[in-house]
Amino acid sequence: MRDVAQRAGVSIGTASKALNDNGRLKADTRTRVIAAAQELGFRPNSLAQSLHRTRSMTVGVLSTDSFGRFAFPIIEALEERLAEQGIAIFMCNATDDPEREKRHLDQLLGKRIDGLLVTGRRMDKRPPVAVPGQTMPVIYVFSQADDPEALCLLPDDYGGARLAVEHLIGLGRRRIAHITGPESFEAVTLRHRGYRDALTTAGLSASDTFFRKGKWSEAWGREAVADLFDDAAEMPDALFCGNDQIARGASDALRERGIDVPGQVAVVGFDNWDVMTLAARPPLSSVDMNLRELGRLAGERLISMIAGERFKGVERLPCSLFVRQSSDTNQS
Amino acid sequence: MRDVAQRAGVSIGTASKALNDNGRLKADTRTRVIAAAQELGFRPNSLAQSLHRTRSMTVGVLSTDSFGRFAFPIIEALEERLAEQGIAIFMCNATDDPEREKRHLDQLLGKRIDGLLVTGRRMDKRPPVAVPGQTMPVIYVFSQADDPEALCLLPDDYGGARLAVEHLIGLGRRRIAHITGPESFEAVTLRHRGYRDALTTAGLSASDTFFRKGKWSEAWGREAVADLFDDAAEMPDALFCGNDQIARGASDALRERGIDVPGQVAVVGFDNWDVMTLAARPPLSSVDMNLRELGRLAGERLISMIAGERFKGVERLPCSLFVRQSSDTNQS
DNA sequence: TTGAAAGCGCTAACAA
DNA sequence: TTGTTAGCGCTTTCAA
Repeated sequence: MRDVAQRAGVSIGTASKALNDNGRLKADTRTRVIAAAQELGFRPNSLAQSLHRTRSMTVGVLSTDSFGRFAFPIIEALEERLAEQGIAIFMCNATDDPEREKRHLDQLLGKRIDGLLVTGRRMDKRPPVAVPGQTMPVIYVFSQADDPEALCLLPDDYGGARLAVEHLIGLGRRRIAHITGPESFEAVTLRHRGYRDALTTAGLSASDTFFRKGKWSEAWGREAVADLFDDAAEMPDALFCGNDQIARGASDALRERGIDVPGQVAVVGFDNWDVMTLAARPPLSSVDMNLRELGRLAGERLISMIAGERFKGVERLPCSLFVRQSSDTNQS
Repeated sequence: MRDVAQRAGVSIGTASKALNDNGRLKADTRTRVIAAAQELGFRPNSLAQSLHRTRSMTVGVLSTDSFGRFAFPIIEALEERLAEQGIAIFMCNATDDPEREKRHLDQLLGKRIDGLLVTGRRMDKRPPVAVPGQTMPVIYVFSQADDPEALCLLPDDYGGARLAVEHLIGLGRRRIAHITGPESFEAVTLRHRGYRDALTTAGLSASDTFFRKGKWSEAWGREAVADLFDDAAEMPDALFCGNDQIARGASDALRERGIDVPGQVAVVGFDNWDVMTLAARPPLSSVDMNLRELGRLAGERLISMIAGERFKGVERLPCSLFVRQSSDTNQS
């Protein structure tokens, strides 16, 4: 900065004004300073800037499980949104270790982050992050804090499930089964509820004979199909699966039994994970949680909160249904 | 800091010495200051600290494609290693857009990062990142720069392929086919070379009749199996696949033809991606690129380079083979 | 063993 | 319209 001022033949304060576009300056002076900065390859030290301004232009992202498959689209979109405002993100991973989480938090606070985003799939609500002073914005994404004052951003699992099941009903299916993951996940409960409500709304019975909970794996999908179809008095004509791995396993198991998908049984998964949906035969319909949207919204909210706005409570973002051959009787 | 000094009844300089454990201080004074800091919940402003010290204790991670599946383990392990030294990482994603890359780089330089890590699967060597001054350490991981002075950390694709093929040879297989991805990837070339060298070393012919290149997908794996096995004069007794998706597709296709894996045909994949290897029937053997190791090594090197050491050239980390049922005739 | 003071690179209020 | 100056919060000589 000093060098730039000297080069341009102005005071150091003037140079600062010119480069930051504030204060009243003669256009000529301004351009002269900017030229000097250019020639010298001057790059303002944002550490020094942050010492003055109230903001560091950085936020922290704390992942509680490791950076899983679900975290990436969220973080990617978040980073994109924040980068538009010149905000950089610090990434930390605590792997569910409270000790590490605390160390990371200390480090982030030392770096004077302007806000914090906490993420990480969990089965239950997590204890809120202990930020001294209460003033720094904190957002939980794809994660819920046990604190009514906290802002939590989540996909609308319930609505996503209804979307899927209503689609199957629209296809004329009446015996729709639901195969899903471990009930310790809130998502399992919510999706199950969506499934049942969609059925009852349509005047269909939602008994538990067509409901199976287990693991999030292909093997479980295959197993559940065996259970539902082999020697069954009444066979389902559609499957709504809790995730795409289950759906893929189920779809494989059906094919191997000579049951046509979607002709005899339509299948819809959840997550819209291309690795599964596109590799399956036929390609799988699936509910998309719009994780990039979620990440972008988190960025949006964080920016507003840094600017002083307050948000609280649980906000759920709608899911979308992607229809592919596994539930499309016209294309099959 | 001022508050802490006041509270402890010492000068501000003394307080600093006490908290940073340098200078000669009476033990009593030191503990008094530390106590005061504790009570006041004092947290040093690392922005201010960095203004003095030469280091900001931050590094940048620039991803050129988006944060892909391969990037997670690398970045995770990197972050873990750097966190041990109290170094935080800024994550940026440029998605192969030079414009965005430049903006991110400017931002990072403004934040006075101590080092930079560039990552992102690419087919060809990328132009080196333009860092003015040449002094900041830069490492390319899972990515290669077109600059002999750059340090590039990569998995040993060639060695990994040899490992797999030698394993198959050890099983007594003699007609080993290689199904792989698009040849525009350097990894495809290297793995192919490893495959051929392993064969010729064992005195087997490495003709192109058993070589198929295509896509990185399950569908391609199935297709290639159809091509290799249906109406073939001579059928392979083993498949070495360029990635796990191909291997999975191939394995499915074999099963559907009633060909026993591993009895008649052994299958080995590449990536050791559990989503594929464990869901396949039988579970797939696969070559692991040790990406976490790679990330950790990158952290290690970055720390050394920040301390002044210099490294250059391409460094390749060994792969490991994970044997599962698809190539284990004892377990099958 | 401690305190005083200069300064890291920058901004912003106030004077000129 | 520009220059001067007092810090932002901390570290580190140098004196005391």
